[in-house]
Amino acid sequence: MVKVSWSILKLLRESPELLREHVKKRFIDPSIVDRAYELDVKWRRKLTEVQELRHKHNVISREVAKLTGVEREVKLEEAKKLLEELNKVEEELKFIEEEREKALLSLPNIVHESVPIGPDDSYNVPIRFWGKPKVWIGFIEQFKNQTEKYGFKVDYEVIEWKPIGHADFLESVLRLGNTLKAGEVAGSRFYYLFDDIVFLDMALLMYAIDYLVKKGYRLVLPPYMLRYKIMMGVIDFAAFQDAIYKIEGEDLYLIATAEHSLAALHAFEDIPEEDLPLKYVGISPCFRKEAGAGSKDLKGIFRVHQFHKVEQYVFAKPEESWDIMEELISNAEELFRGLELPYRIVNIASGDLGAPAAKKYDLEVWMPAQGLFREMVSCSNTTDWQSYRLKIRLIRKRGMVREYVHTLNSTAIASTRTITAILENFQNPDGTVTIPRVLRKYLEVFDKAPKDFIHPYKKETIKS
RNA sequence: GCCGGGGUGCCCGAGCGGUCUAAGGGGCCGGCCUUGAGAGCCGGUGGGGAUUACCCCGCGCGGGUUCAAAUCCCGCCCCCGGCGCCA
Repeated sequence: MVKVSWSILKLLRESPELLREHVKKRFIDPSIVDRAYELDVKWRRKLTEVQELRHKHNVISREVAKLTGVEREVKLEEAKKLLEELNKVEEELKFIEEEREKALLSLPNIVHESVPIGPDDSYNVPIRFWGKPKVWIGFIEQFKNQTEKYGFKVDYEVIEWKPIGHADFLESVLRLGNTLKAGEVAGSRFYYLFDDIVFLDMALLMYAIDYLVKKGYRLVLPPYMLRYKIMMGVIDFAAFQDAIYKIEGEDLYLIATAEHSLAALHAFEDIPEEDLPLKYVGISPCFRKEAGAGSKDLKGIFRVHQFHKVEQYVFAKPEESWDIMEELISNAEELFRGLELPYRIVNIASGDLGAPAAKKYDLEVWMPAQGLFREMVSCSNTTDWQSYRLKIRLIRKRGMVREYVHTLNSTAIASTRTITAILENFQNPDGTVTIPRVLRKYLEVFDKAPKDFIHPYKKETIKS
Protein backbone atom coordinates (compact mmCIF):
# COMPACT_ATOMS: atom_id res chain seq x y z
CA MET A 1 0.00 0.00 0.00
CA VAL A 2 1.42 3.32 -1.09
CA LYS A 3 1.23 5.79 1.76
CA VAL A 4 1.12 9.11 -0.02
CA SER A 5 0.14 9.17 -3.64
CA TRP A 6 -0.21 12.88 -4.34
CA SER A 7 3.11 13.76 -5.94
CA ILE A 8 3.34 17.18 -4.29
CA LEU A 9 2.68 15.92 -0.76
CA LYS A 10 5.07 13.03 -1.30
CA LEU A 11 7.74 15.47 -2.38
CA LEU A 12 6.97 17.79 0.53
CA ARG A 13 7.53 14.99 3.03
CA GLU A 14 10.36 13.14 1.40
CA SER A 15 12.44 15.98 -0.02
CA PRO A 16 11.11 19.42 0.81
CA GLU A 17 14.30 20.96 -0.56
CA LEU A 18 13.47 19.67 -4.02
CA LEU A 19 9.95 21.08 -3.79
CA ARG A 20 11.44 24.42 -2.74
CA GLU A 21 13.47 24.38 -5.94
CA HIS A 22 10.34 23.83 -8.00
CA VAL A 23 8.60 26.75 -6.32
CA LYS A 24 11.67 28.95 -6.76
CA LYS A 25 11.60 28.19 -10.47
CA ARG A 26 8.25 29.91 -10.59
CA PHE A 27 9.69 32.96 -8.83
CA ILE A 28 7.31 32.40 -5.97
CA ASP A 29 8.49 32.82 -2.38
CA PRO A 30 9.60 29.29 -1.39
CA SER A 31 8.67 29.93 2.24
CA ILE A 32 5.23 28.56 1.36
CA VAL A 33 6.96 25.19 1.19
CA ASP A 34 8.52 25.62 4.63
CA ARG A 35 5.18 26.65 6.02
CA ALA A 36 3.39 23.67 4.47
CA TYR A 37 6.14 21.37 5.73
CA GLU A 38 5.98 22.66 9.29
CA LEU A 39 2.21 22.55 9.38
CA ASP A 40 2.19 19.01 8.03
CA VAL A 41 4.58 17.86 10.74
CA LYS A 42 2.63 19.73 13.38
CA TRP A 43 -0.61 18.28 12.11
CA ARG A 44 0.65 14.72 12.21
CA ARG A 45 1.89 15.14 15.75
CA LYS A 46 -1.35 16.66 16.93
CA LEU A 47 -3.34 14.03 15.09
CA THR A 48 -1.49 11.26 16.88
CA GLU A 49 -2.20 12.96 20.19
CA VAL A 50 -5.91 13.22 19.41
CA GLN A 51 -6.10 9.66 18.21
CA GLU A 52 -4.54 8.33 21.39
CA LEU A 53 -7.08 10.22 23.47
CA ARG A 54 -9.92 9.03 21.29
CA HIS A 55 -8.71 5.48 21.70
CA LYS A 56 -8.71 5.79 25.49
CA HIS A 57 -12.17 7.27 25.37
CA ASN A 58 -13.47 4.54 23.09
CA VAL A 59 -12.17 1.88 25.46
CA ILE A 60 -13.92 3.47 28.42
CA SER A 61 -17.13 3.93 26.47
CA ARG A 62 -17.21 0.28 25.58
CA GLU A 63 -16.68 -0.65 29.20
CA VAL A 64 -19.57 1.53 30.29
CA ALA A 65 -21.93 -0.53 28.19
CA LYS A 66 -21.11 -3.65 30.19
CA LEU A 67 -21.22 -2.15 33.67
CA THR A 68 -24.03 -1.34 36.08
CA GLY A 69 -24.44 0.57 39.34
CA VAL A 70 -21.55 2.34 41.02
CA GLU A 71 -18.90 0.95 38.70
CA ARG A 72 -20.79 2.41 35.81
CA GLU A 73 -21.03 5.82 37.46
CA VAL A 74 -17.29 5.86 38.09
CA LYS A 75 -16.51 5.02 34.47
CA LEU A 76 -18.95 7.63 33.27
CA GLU A 77 -17.14 10.26 35.28
CA GLU A 78 -13.84 9.13 33.85
CA ALA A 79 -15.19 9.35 30.32
CA LYS A 80 -16.53 12.84 30.84
CA LYS A 81 -13.26 14.04 32.22
CA LEU A 82 -11.38 12.60 29.30
CA LEU A 83 -13.81 14.29 26.94
CA GLU A 84 -12.91 17.70 28.30
CA GLU A 85 -9.28 17.13 27.51
CA LEU A 86 -10.13 15.62 24.15
CA ASN A 87 -12.27 18.59 23.14
CA LYS A 88 -9.45 20.96 23.89
CA VAL A 89 -6.90 19.03 21.85
CA GLU A 90 -9.38 18.47 19.04
CA GLU A 91 -9.92 22.18 18.75
CA GLU A 92 -6.19 22.71 18.43
CA LEU A 93 -6.09 20.01 15.78
CA LYS A 94 -8.93 21.58 13.83
CA PHE A 95 -7.11 24.88 13.70
CA ILE A 96 -3.84 23.31 12.58
CA GLU A 97 -5.69 21.18 10.05
CA GLU A 98 -7.30 24.19 8.42
CA GLU A 99 -3.97 25.98 8.23
CA ARG A 100 -2.30 22.89 6.80
CA GLU A 101 -5.03 22.46 4.21
CA LYS A 102 -4.66 26.08 3.11
CA ALA A 103 -0.90 25.71 2.93
CA LEU A 104 -1.13 22.52 0.86
CA LEU A 105 -3.66 24.02 -1.53
CA SER A 106 -1.45 27.05 -2.02
CA LEU A 107 1.33 24.88 -3.43
CA PRO A 108 1.71 25.10 -7.20
CA ASN A 109 2.41 22.10 -9.37
CA ILE A 110 5.99 21.01 -9.92
CA VAL A 111 7.77 22.43 -12.96
CA HIS A 112 8.63 19.98 -15.72
CA GLU A 113 12.32 19.77 -16.58
CA SER A 114 11.70 20.96 -20.15
CA VAL A 115 10.15 24.26 -19.03
CA PRO A 116 12.31 27.35 -19.64
CA ILE A 117 13.17 29.18 -16.43
CA GLY A 118 12.28 32.84 -16.16
CA PRO A 119 10.08 35.20 -14.17
CA ASP A 120 7.68 36.29 -16.93
CA ASP A 121 6.47 35.80 -20.48
CA SER A 122 9.57 37.44 -21.95
CA TYR A 123 11.31 34.15 -21.12
CA ASN A 124 8.86 32.08 -23.11
CA VAL A 125 10.64 30.08 -25.79
CA PRO A 126 9.24 29.60 -29.29
CA ILE A 127 9.86 26.01 -30.34
CA ARG A 128 8.41 25.88 -33.84
CA PHE A 129 6.77 28.04 -36.47
CA TRP A 130 4.25 27.27 -39.17
CA GLY A 131 2.94 29.21 -42.13
CA LYS A 132 4.02 32.27 -44.05
CA PRO A 133 3.13 35.38 -42.07
CA LYS A 134 2.08 38.55 -43.88
CA VAL A 135 4.41 41.21 -42.54
CA TRP A 136 3.76 44.87 -43.16
CA ILE A 137 6.91 46.61 -44.25
CA GLY A 138 7.01 48.67 -41.05
CA PHE A 139 6.92 45.57 -38.84
CA ILE A 140 9.77 43.64 -40.43
CA GLU A 141 12.21 44.41 -37.67
CA GLN A 142 9.88 43.44 -34.90
CA PHE A 143 8.91 40.34 -36.82
CA LYS A 144 12.55 39.32 -36.88
CA ASN A 145 12.69 39.98 -33.17
CA GLN A 146 10.02 37.36 -32.70
CA THR A 147 11.57 34.81 -35.04
CA GLU A 148 15.24 35.14 -35.91
CA LYS A 149 16.10 36.23 -32.40
CA TYR A 150 15.23 32.67 -31.34
CA GLY A 151 17.22 31.16 -34.20
CA PHE A 152 14.31 30.46 -36.52
CA LYS A 153 14.38 31.43 -40.16
CA VAL A 154 10.74 32.02 -40.96
CA ASP A 155 9.63 32.66 -44.51
CA TYR A 156 7.30 35.67 -44.69
CA GLU A 157 5.43 37.77 -47.22
CA VAL A 158 6.09 41.50 -47.18
CA ILE A 159 2.98 43.62 -47.61
CA GLU A 160 3.14 47.29 -48.51
CA TRP A 161 -0.23 48.26 -47.04
CA LYS A 162 -0.91 48.14 -43.36
CA PRO A 163 -3.93 46.04 -42.45
CA ILE A 164 -6.45 47.70 -40.17
CA GLY A 165 -6.50 46.42 -36.60
CA HIS A 166 -9.19 43.84 -35.93
CA ALA A 167 -11.12 46.12 -33.58
CA ASP A 168 -11.47 49.09 -35.92
CA PHE A 169 -11.92 46.81 -38.87
CA LEU A 170 -14.80 44.97 -37.22
CA GLU A 171 -16.61 48.09 -36.08
CA SER A 172 -15.83 50.68 -38.71
CA VAL A 173 -15.13 48.82 -41.94
CA LEU A 174 -17.39 45.80 -41.57
CA ARG A 175 -19.72 47.37 -39.04
CA LEU A 176 -20.48 43.90 -37.73
CA GLY A 177 -19.62 44.58 -34.11
CA ASN A 178 -20.71 47.13 -31.57
CA THR A 179 -18.73 47.38 -28.37
CA LEU A 180 -19.87 50.91 -27.54
CA LYS A 181 -23.49 49.94 -27.14
CA ALA A 182 -22.47 46.80 -25.27
CA GLY A 183 -20.30 48.94 -23.02
CA GLU A 184 -23.27 51.14 -22.26
CA VAL A 185 -25.59 48.28 -21.34
CA ALA A 186 -23.19 45.71 -19.91
CA GLY A 187 -19.78 47.34 -19.54
CA SER A 188 -16.45 47.34 -21.27
CA ARG A 189 -15.19 44.04 -22.72
CA PHE A 190 -18.71 43.09 -23.80
CA TYR A 191 -19.83 43.15 -27.41
CA TYR A 192 -22.64 42.79 -29.87
CA LEU A 193 -21.72 40.83 -32.99
CA PHE A 194 -23.89 40.71 -36.07
CA ASP A 195 -24.68 38.72 -39.18
CA ASP A 196 -21.62 37.28 -40.93
CA ILE A 197 -19.47 37.39 -37.80
CA VAL A 198 -22.04 35.37 -35.91
CA PHE A 199 -22.06 32.77 -38.67
CA LEU A 200 -18.28 32.78 -38.57
CA ASP A 201 -18.34 32.22 -34.81
CA MET A 202 -20.63 29.22 -35.18
CA ALA A 203 -18.71 27.82 -38.13
CA LEU A 204 -15.46 27.91 -36.15
CA LEU A 205 -17.02 26.02 -33.28
CA MET A 206 -18.53 23.41 -35.58
CA TYR A 207 -15.22 23.03 -37.38
CA ALA A 208 -13.39 22.29 -34.12
CA ILE A 209 -16.06 19.95 -32.81
CA ASP A 210 -16.27 18.04 -36.06
CA TYR A 211 -12.51 17.57 -36.18
CA LEU A 212 -12.15 16.33 -32.61
CA VAL A 213 -15.20 14.10 -32.60
CA LYS A 214 -13.77 12.37 -35.66
CA LYS A 215 -10.60 11.79 -33.65
CA GLY A 216 -12.61 9.93 -31.03
CA TYR A 217 -13.07 12.68 -28.46
CA ARG A 218 -16.43 12.49 -26.71
CA LEU A 219 -18.55 15.59 -27.28
CA VAL A 220 -19.83 17.29 -24.13
CA LEU A 221 -22.13 20.19 -23.36
CA PRO A 222 -21.22 20.82 -19.71
CA PRO A 223 -22.63 22.89 -16.84
CA TYR A 224 -21.81 26.59 -17.19
CA MET A 225 -21.75 27.07 -13.43
CA LEU A 226 -20.06 25.10 -10.68
CA ARG A 227 -19.98 25.01 -6.92
CA TYR A 228 -17.15 26.50 -4.87
CA LYS A 229 -15.79 23.10 -3.91
CA ILE A 230 -15.32 22.16 -7.56
CA MET A 231 -13.89 25.52 -8.66
CA MET A 232 -11.37 25.30 -5.83
CA GLY A 233 -10.28 21.98 -7.27
CA VAL A 234 -9.55 23.22 -10.76
CA ILE A 235 -8.06 26.68 -10.32
CA ASP A 236 -5.80 28.47 -7.91
CA PHE A 237 -6.66 31.37 -5.69
CA ALA A 238 -5.24 34.01 -8.04
CA ALA A 239 -7.43 32.78 -10.87
CA PHE A 240 -10.40 32.83 -8.52
CA GLN A 241 -9.96 36.51 -7.90
CA ASP A 242 -9.02 37.58 -11.42
CA ALA A 243 -11.21 35.39 -13.55
CA ILE A 244 -14.28 34.00 -11.85
CA TYR A 245 -17.77 35.49 -11.64
CA LYS A 246 -19.95 34.52 -8.70
CA ILE A 247 -23.71 34.19 -8.70
CA GLU A 248 -25.12 36.41 -5.98
CA GLY A 249 -26.66 34.56 -3.07
CA GLU A 250 -25.84 31.08 -4.35
CA ASP A 251 -22.96 28.69 -4.16
CA LEU A 252 -22.38 28.95 -7.90
CA TYR A 253 -19.62 30.33 -10.09
CA LEU A 254 -19.65 30.88 -13.84
CA ILE A 255 -17.07 28.75 -15.59
CA ALA A 256 -14.16 30.55 -17.23
CA THR A 257 -13.70 27.61 -19.60
CA ALA A 258 -15.26 24.20 -20.21
CA GLU A 259 -12.02 22.82 -18.74
CA HIS A 260 -13.51 23.47 -15.32
CA SER A 261 -16.68 21.50 -15.94
CA LEU A 262 -14.88 18.74 -17.78
CA ALA A 263 -12.41 18.25 -14.93
CA ALA A 264 -15.43 18.01 -12.64
CA LEU A 265 -17.04 15.32 -14.78
CA HIS A 266 -15.19 12.60 -12.87
CA ALA A 267 -14.75 14.37 -9.54
CA PHE A 268 -14.55 11.99 -6.54
CA GLU A 269 -14.43 8.94 -8.81
CA ASP A 270 -12.11 5.97 -9.12
CA ILE A 271 -11.24 5.25 -12.73
CA PRO A 272 -9.97 1.77 -13.70
CA GLU A 273 -6.77 2.01 -15.72
CA GLU A 274 -8.30 0.15 -18.66
CA ASP A 275 -10.76 3.04 -19.10
CA LEU A 276 -7.94 5.56 -19.57
CA PRO A 277 -7.30 7.76 -21.39
CA LEU A 278 -10.72 9.43 -21.34
CA LYS A 279 -10.78 12.10 -24.03
CA TYR A 280 -13.42 14.80 -24.14
CA VAL A 281 -14.21 17.78 -26.29
CA GLY A 282 -16.43 20.32 -24.55
CA ILE A 283 -18.17 23.36 -25.95
CA SER A 284 -19.31 26.22 -23.77
CA PRO A 285 -19.41 29.92 -23.24
CA CYS A 286 -16.56 31.20 -21.08
CA PHE A 287 -16.97 33.98 -18.54
CA ARG A 288 -13.95 35.88 -17.33
CA LYS A 289 -13.56 38.95 -15.18
CA GLU A 290 -10.17 39.79 -16.73
CA ALA A 291 -9.49 41.62 -13.50
CA GLY A 292 -5.72 41.44 -13.84
CA ALA A 293 -5.66 42.72 -17.40
CA GLY A 294 -5.74 46.42 -16.63
CA SER A 295 -6.24 48.40 -19.81
CA LYS A 296 -4.64 45.74 -22.01
CA ASP A 297 -6.52 44.93 -25.23
CA LEU A 298 -9.42 47.08 -24.20
CA LYS A 299 -10.62 47.60 -27.76
CA GLY A 300 -12.46 45.02 -29.79
CA ILE A 301 -13.13 41.40 -29.03
CA PHE A 302 -9.66 40.03 -28.35
CA ARG A 303 -9.95 40.07 -24.56
CA VAL A 304 -13.55 39.92 -23.43
CA HIS A 305 -15.75 38.87 -20.53
CA GLN A 306 -17.53 36.18 -22.52
CA PHE A 307 -16.82 34.07 -25.57
CA HIS A 308 -17.35 30.61 -26.93
CA LYS A 309 -14.73 27.94 -26.77
CA VAL A 310 -14.22 24.36 -27.82
CA GLU A 311 -11.96 22.69 -25.31
CA GLN A 312 -10.03 19.42 -25.22
CA TYR A 313 -9.79 17.65 -21.87
CA VAL A 314 -8.15 14.32 -21.09
CA PHE A 315 -7.91 12.07 -18.03
CA ALA A 316 -4.79 9.94 -18.41
CA LYS A 317 -2.47 7.48 -16.76
CA PRO A 318 0.61 9.26 -15.36
CA GLU A 319 2.97 7.40 -17.68
CA GLU A 320 1.12 8.52 -20.80
CA SER A 321 0.26 12.14 -19.97
CA TRP A 322 3.31 13.73 -21.57
CA ASP A 323 2.61 12.00 -24.88
CA ILE A 324 -1.00 13.10 -24.71
CA MET A 325 0.07 16.69 -24.16
CA GLU A 326 1.87 16.52 -27.51
CA GLU A 327 -1.28 15.06 -29.06
CA LEU A 328 -3.42 17.91 -27.73
CA ILE A 329 -1.15 20.67 -29.02
CA SER A 330 -0.83 18.94 -32.35
CA ASN A 331 -4.63 18.76 -32.63
CA ALA A 332 -4.78 22.50 -32.07
CA GLU A 333 -2.04 23.02 -34.64
CA GLU A 334 -3.90 21.00 -37.24
CA LEU A 335 -6.98 23.13 -36.64
CA PHE A 336 -5.02 26.35 -37.17
CA ARG A 337 -3.20 24.96 -40.18
CA GLY A 338 -6.63 24.18 -41.61
CA LEU A 339 -7.55 27.81 -41.05
CA GLU A 340 -4.29 28.81 -42.77
CA LEU A 341 -3.32 31.05 -39.87
CA PRO A 342 0.48 31.34 -39.42
CA TYR A 343 1.48 30.52 -35.86
CA ARG A 344 4.26 29.63 -33.52
CA ILE A 345 4.28 27.24 -30.58
CA VAL A 346 5.73 28.66 -27.41
CA ASN A 347 7.03 26.78 -24.40
CA ILE A 348 5.80 28.91 -21.51
CA ALA A 349 8.38 30.05 -18.95
CA SER A 350 8.22 28.81 -15.37
CA GLY A 351 7.21 32.18 -13.94
CA ASP A 352 4.36 32.50 -16.42
CA LEU A 353 2.82 29.06 -15.80
CA GLY A 354 -0.37 29.00 -13.80
CA ALA A 355 -0.19 27.12 -10.50
CA PRO A 356 -2.06 24.06 -11.89
CA ALA A 357 0.27 23.45 -14.86
CA ALA A 358 3.54 21.53 -14.81
CA LYS A 359 4.13 22.59 -18.40
CA LYS A 360 2.26 24.75 -20.88
CA TYR A 361 2.35 25.38 -24.59
CA ASP A 362 0.69 28.37 -26.18
CA LEU A 363 -0.20 28.57 -29.84
CA GLU A 364 0.26 32.16 -30.97
CA VAL A 365 -1.03 33.42 -34.30
CA TRP A 366 0.70 36.20 -36.22
CA MET A 367 -1.43 39.34 -36.19
CA PRO A 368 -0.46 41.45 -39.23
CA ALA A 369 -1.97 44.70 -37.94
CA GLN A 370 -0.25 44.44 -34.57
CA GLY A 371 3.01 42.96 -35.71
CA LEU A 372 2.81 40.44 -32.90
CA PHE A 373 2.18 36.78 -32.29
CA ARG A 374 -0.85 36.58 -30.02
CA GLU A 375 -2.13 33.71 -27.90
CA MET A 376 -4.98 31.71 -29.39
CA VAL A 377 -4.52 28.35 -27.68
CA SER A 378 -3.22 27.25 -24.32
CA CYS A 379 -2.33 23.61 -23.68
CA SER A 380 -1.38 22.32 -20.23
CA ASN A 381 -0.46 19.15 -18.46
CA THR A 382 -1.71 19.65 -14.92
CA THR A 383 -0.47 16.17 -13.88
CA ASP A 384 -2.13 15.29 -10.56
CA TRP A 385 -2.66 18.87 -9.33
CA GLN A 386 -6.36 18.99 -10.25
CA SER A 387 -7.06 15.30 -9.70
CA TYR A 388 -5.76 15.44 -6.13
CA ARG A 389 -8.07 18.32 -5.33
CA LEU A 390 -11.02 16.68 -7.02
CA LYS A 391 -10.11 13.20 -5.73
CA ILE A 392 -10.00 11.53 -9.13
CA ARG A 393 -8.12 8.32 -8.62
CA LEU A 394 -6.68 5.62 -10.77
CA ILE A 395 -7.26 1.94 -10.03
CA ARG A 396 -4.58 -0.36 -11.37
CA LYS A 397 -5.59 -3.81 -12.55
CA ARG A 398 -2.66 -5.40 -10.73
CA GLY A 399 -2.15 -4.74 -7.09
CA MET A 400 -4.08 -2.51 -4.75
CA VAL A 401 -2.15 0.70 -5.32
CA ARG A 402 -4.14 3.94 -5.40
CA GLU A 403 -2.89 6.85 -7.47
CA TYR A 404 -4.28 10.05 -8.88
CA VAL A 405 -4.91 10.30 -12.61
CA HIS A 406 -3.24 12.98 -14.68
CA THR A 407 -5.40 15.60 -16.35
CA LEU A 408 -4.68 17.75 -19.39
CA ASN A 409 -6.47 20.55 -21.12
CA SER A 410 -6.09 22.50 -24.32
CA THR A 411 -8.03 25.00 -26.29
CA ALA A 412 -9.25 23.76 -29.65
CA ILE A 413 -10.83 27.00 -30.85
CA ALA A 414 -11.75 30.10 -28.88
CA SER A 415 -14.24 31.88 -31.10
CA THR A 416 -13.74 35.61 -30.70
CA ARG A 417 -9.96 35.47 -30.58
CA THR A 418 -9.82 33.33 -33.66
CA ILE A 419 -12.11 35.79 -35.40
CA THR A 420 -9.69 38.62 -34.66
CA ALA A 421 -6.92 36.55 -36.22
CA ILE A 422 -9.00 35.89 -39.32
CA LEU A 423 -9.93 39.58 -39.64
CA GLU A 424 -6.27 40.60 -39.64
CA ASN A 425 -4.82 37.75 -41.67
CA PHE A 426 -7.45 37.51 -44.40
CA GLN A 427 -8.21 41.16 -44.70
CA ASN A 428 -7.79 42.39 -48.29
CA PRO A 429 -6.85 45.94 -49.32
CA ASP A 430 -10.40 46.44 -50.64
CA GLY A 431 -11.86 45.82 -47.20
CA THR A 432 -13.18 42.34 -47.87
CA VAL A 433 -12.24 39.36 -45.70
CA THR A 434 -11.48 36.05 -47.31
CA ILE A 435 -13.07 33.23 -45.36
CA PRO A 436 -10.78 30.23 -44.71
CA ARG A 437 -11.82 27.47 -47.09
CA VAL A 438 -12.10 24.88 -44.37
CA LEU A 439 -15.05 26.74 -42.83
CA ARG A 440 -17.09 26.68 -45.99
CA LYS A 441 -18.93 23.44 -45.30
CA TYR A 442 -20.01 24.75 -41.91
CA LEU A 443 -21.29 27.97 -43.44
CA GLU A 444 -23.17 26.14 -46.13
CA VAL A 445 -25.72 24.91 -43.62
CA PHE A 446 -26.92 28.51 -43.40
CA ASP A 447 -28.39 29.82 -46.66
CA LYS A 448 -27.73 33.43 -45.67
CA ALA A 449 -24.19 32.90 -44.39
CA PRO A 450 -21.24 34.17 -46.45
CA LYS A 451 -19.22 31.42 -48.13
CA ASP A 452 -16.08 33.03 -49.59
CA PHE A 453 -15.89 36.64 -48.43
CA ILE A 454 -17.18 38.97 -45.80
CA HIS A 455 -17.82 42.37 -47.38
CA PRO A 456 -17.28 45.81 -45.90
CA TYR A 457 -20.23 47.93 -44.94
CA LYS A 458 -21.90 49.83 -47.74
CA LYS A 459 -24.72 52.20 -46.94
CA GLU A 460 -26.95 51.10 -49.79
CA THR A 461 -26.74 47.40 -48.90
CA ILE A 462 -28.27 47.94 -45.48
CA LYS A 463 -31.98 47.40 -45.45
CA SER A 464 -34.09 48.58 -42.52
C1' G B 1 -41.03 26.35 -5.02
C1' C B 2 -44.44 22.93 -2.01
C1' C B 3 -45.82 17.85 -0.11
C1' G B 4 -44.32 12.73 0.41
C1' G B 5 -40.46 8.70 -0.05
C1' G B 6 -35.30 7.86 -0.11
C1' G B 7 -29.50 8.35 -0.05
C1' U B 8 -25.29 2.45 3.83
C1' G B 9 -18.59 0.03 1.41
C1' C B 10 -16.81 -1.30 -6.06
C1' C B 11 -22.32 -3.20 -6.58
C1' C B 12 -26.86 -5.26 -4.17
C1' G B 13 -28.58 -5.18 0.63
C1' A B 14 -29.48 -5.72 6.41
C1' G B 15 -28.97 -2.81 10.73
C1' C B 16 -32.69 2.16 13.15
C1' G B 17 -28.62 4.38 20.48
C1' G B 18 -24.02 0.23 23.28
C1' U B 19 -23.15 -8.17 22.33
C1' C B 20 -16.64 -4.03 20.25
C1' U B 21 -14.81 -1.11 15.32
C1' A B 22 -21.58 -2.23 9.18
C1' A B 23 -24.48 -8.84 8.97
C1' G B 24 -25.17 -11.45 4.36
C1' G B 25 -24.48 -11.85 -0.89
C1' G B 26 -22.13 -10.46 -5.62
C1' G B 27 -17.88 -8.47 -8.14
C1' C B 28 -12.67 -7.62 -8.16
C1' C B 29 -7.36 -8.59 -6.36
C1' G B 30 -3.86 -12.07 -4.14
C1' G B 31 -2.80 -17.09 -2.40
C1' C B 32 -3.67 -22.54 -2.03
C1' C B 33 -5.33 -26.56 -5.10
C1' U B 34 -5.10 -27.93 -10.68
C1' U B 35 -1.52 -29.93 -16.74
C1' G B 36 -4.75 -25.37 -17.63
C1' A B 37 -9.55 -23.28 -16.68
C1' G B 38 -13.60 -23.77 -13.42
C1' A B 39 -15.36 -25.22 -8.79
C1' G B 40 -13.69 -25.24 -3.78
C1' C B 41 -10.94 -23.17 0.35
C1' C B 42 -8.11 -18.95 2.75
C1' G B 43 -6.92 -13.78 2.90
C1' G B 44 -7.65 -8.89 0.99
C1' U B 45 -10.80 -5.16 -1.27
C1' G B 46 -12.72 3.52 1.81
C1' G B 47 -9.43 7.61 3.98
C1' G B 48 -5.54 8.70 7.40
C1' G B 49 -1.66 8.53 11.47
C1' A B 50 2.14 5.77 13.71
C1' U B 51 6.40 3.55 18.43
C1' U B 52 4.28 -0.37 11.30
C1' A B 53 1.36 -7.68 13.40
C1' C B 54 -1.22 -0.83 16.59
C1' C B 55 -4.73 2.98 16.30
C1' C B 56 -8.12 6.91 14.52
C1' C B 57 -11.83 8.38 11.16
C1' G B 58 -15.75 6.73 7.61
C1' C B 59 -23.10 4.75 6.61
C1' G B 60 -25.02 11.86 1.06
C1' C B 61 -22.61 16.75 3.38
C1' G B 62 -22.17 19.94 7.79
C1' G B 63 -23.50 20.89 12.80
C1' G B 64 -25.88 19.23 17.56
C1' U B 65 -27.62 15.82 21.74
C1' U B 66 -25.04 11.59 24.51
C1' C B 67 -20.03 8.35 28.26
C1' A B 68 -21.62 6.09 23.34
C1' A B 69 -24.92 7.95 16.84
C1' A B 70 -25.55 4.46 10.43
C1' U B 71 -29.39 4.67 14.31
C1' C B 72 -32.11 10.71 17.75
C1' C B 73 -32.39 16.39 16.54
C1' C B 74 -31.31 20.79 13.16
C1' G B 75 -29.49 22.90 8.41
C1' C B 76 -27.91 21.85 3.41
C1' C B 77 -27.14 18.79 -1.16
C1' C B 78 -28.79 15.02 -4.41
C1' C B 79 -32.28 11.09 -6.30
C1' C B 80 -37.55 9.13 -6.96
C1' G B 81 -42.99 10.24 -7.03
C1' G B 82 -47.03 13.99 -6.88
C1' C B 83 -48.55 19.28 -7.28
C1' G B 84 -47.17 24.15 -9.00
C1' C B 85 -44.24 27.25 -12.36
C1' C B 86 -41.80 27.62 -17.03
C1' A B 87 -38.13 28.46 -22.35
